[in-house]
Amino acid sequence: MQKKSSPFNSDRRFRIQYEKHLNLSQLQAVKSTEGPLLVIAGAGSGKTRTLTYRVAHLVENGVSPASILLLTFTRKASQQMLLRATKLLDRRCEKVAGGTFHSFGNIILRKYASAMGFEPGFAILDRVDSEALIGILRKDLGAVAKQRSFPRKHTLANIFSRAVNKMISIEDVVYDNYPHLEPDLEAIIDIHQCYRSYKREHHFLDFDDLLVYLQQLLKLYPDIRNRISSSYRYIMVDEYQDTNKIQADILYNLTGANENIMVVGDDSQSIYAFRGANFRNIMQFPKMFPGTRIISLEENYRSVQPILDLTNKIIEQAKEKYSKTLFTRITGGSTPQLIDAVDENGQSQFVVSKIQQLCRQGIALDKIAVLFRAGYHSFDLEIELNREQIPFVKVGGFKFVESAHIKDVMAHLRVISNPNDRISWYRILLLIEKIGPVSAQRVYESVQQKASGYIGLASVKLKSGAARGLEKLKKLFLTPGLHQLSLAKLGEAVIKYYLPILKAKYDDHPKRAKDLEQLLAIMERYSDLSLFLTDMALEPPNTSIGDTFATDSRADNRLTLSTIHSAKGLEWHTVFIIWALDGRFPSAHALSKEEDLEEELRLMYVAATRARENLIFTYPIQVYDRMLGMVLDRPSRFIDMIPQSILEQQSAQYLI
DNA sequence: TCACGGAATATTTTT
DNA sequence: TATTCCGTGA
Repeated sequence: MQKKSSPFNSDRRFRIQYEKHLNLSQLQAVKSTEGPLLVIAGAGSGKTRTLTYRVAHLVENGVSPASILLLTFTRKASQQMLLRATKLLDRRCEKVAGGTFHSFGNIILRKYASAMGFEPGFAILDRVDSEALIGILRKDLGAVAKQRSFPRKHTLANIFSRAVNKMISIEDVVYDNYPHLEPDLEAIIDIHQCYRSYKREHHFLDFDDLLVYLQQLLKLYPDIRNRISSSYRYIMVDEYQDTNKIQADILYNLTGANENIMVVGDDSQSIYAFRGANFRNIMQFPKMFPGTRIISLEENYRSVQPILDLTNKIIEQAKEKYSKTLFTRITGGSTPQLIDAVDENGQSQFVVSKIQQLCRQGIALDKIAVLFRAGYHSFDLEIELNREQIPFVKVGGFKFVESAHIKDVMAHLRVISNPNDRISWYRILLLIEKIGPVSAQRVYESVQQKASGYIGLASVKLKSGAARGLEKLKKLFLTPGLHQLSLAKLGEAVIKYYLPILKAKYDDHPKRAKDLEQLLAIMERYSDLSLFLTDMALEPPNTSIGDTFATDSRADNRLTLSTIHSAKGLEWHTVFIIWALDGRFPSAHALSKEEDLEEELRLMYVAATRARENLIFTYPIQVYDRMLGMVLDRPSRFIDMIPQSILEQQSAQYLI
């Protein structure tokens, strides 16, 4: 044990040997607990480690855990950090308040709901729900919407969300990003108004509202703001490069007079502009909090030198960045490769055979990942992996809770929880034979008039054909003591009712029925229905449909398939980046706008910096894109002209 | 009023 | 390619 004259380890109070486990910059970041602090953390520089030790240090120093707030990008991230801190120190760390901005907003808003004029029991709309609502309002507006090809609900939802997160008007969003929709601007603004008032009247909050209303609460009620800010004396924010203006504003108002706020991030890894994130946020932090101390973490502990050589080459193409030089002391490693394949399936076959080869060399499957730009890019590969019986998990893309059959079951539960939920009523009614939008509306209105909750369904009358279908739903809702059942029993009842519908609706119903069993397993962990519904909206299982919770015995040794966005913060021994084809990555849609192209570049940087030892890019050599009406045949421009000494180019056909 | 089939349309990433 | 939209026939 070295005994240096650090103010740290000479202090007997500290059990953890910070000096031994952290480098100098990391140690400084952990030590600087008072006042505003900005940590610029390059890829693989031990950012999570630093945050974890900082939490432990604060607690060990006698700070009450409940007065520490750790805001992260996903709830999983904060859970893992607190778990690690707990292992490092003790169980006090479990009491630290942690979560996403959205989940934090949820907690605070439920507490102070009355001040904002809505019920504490408000329901949260996830993306599918808001789109459904927008779809209904879009139809209501009929006359205007019918004329031309009016934007779809999905597009409308994107426009609304973008406006909120960038804190600009609908008008500006349309002018900037959807110029072709200008003729419909008035109707779009109209629908947006309806959407907003509908949500307010029915006590619905969508994801964006959780931020907006939190911001308003802090701004409009100084006494409440003071109460909240004084209860969180130390605030830490991870992934600050991916926060947007609202979030920065919330932080500003949340920080008490002591200004004990620390943010960590890397401007080169900002990849969420589509939801309003602005990588310049991170450099504006010192302006927001004058006197900010800035610490850079530049030593990379993840990748071998040849990989860093390449990733440095990638990021140096960025027009606008705040430069920092990453270095590593990890020696050895092989040169990253760029492999061309004849077509998509050739690409898949190459990846599969390379993975098999790596396995023979003793690399475990869970140390390998295949990354891609968009969820559907892996479809062909998934087929090949199944054929070769290579187990994998897929992260990102379509989610478990967003799949139609899960949403169907959830809608029944939501009606039971909140009989005023028009969106869910519509959803469950339309599942019934002979009931279309008109009958659904009639039933809904009738139930509302009875004002006796979902039980009011009993006295609803319809024409014979539709009435017969409705009988079964009536029977379900009139089960004696339905709302007193445990959540698991309630789920069982709903699923039992739903199974025949599932069988009629989908030809792949056995697979989907398994998902429902998994849903039931999740429900068993909850005792409160509305808490369950909130959690499913806010923190859904991140894995995709299908093999989500596969109870395979090899479950912990599986290959990872992931979108690059979902791979943020993770690392693997070997990383494949497929579809490194110009026109796909960067996406052809990003080519016309400088800032979009820059974001694609950062995305490529994030992908490449996930690798520890092996990094392999692949692309199909000739792909005809019907939308573009052209052939794509060049590798991604981000890695195209890099010399062989840094990126080795080969053809898959000579390697398989 | 509903269901069905053909036509049109579209990016992608997530809380 | 897949979803969503719109018109038509029952």
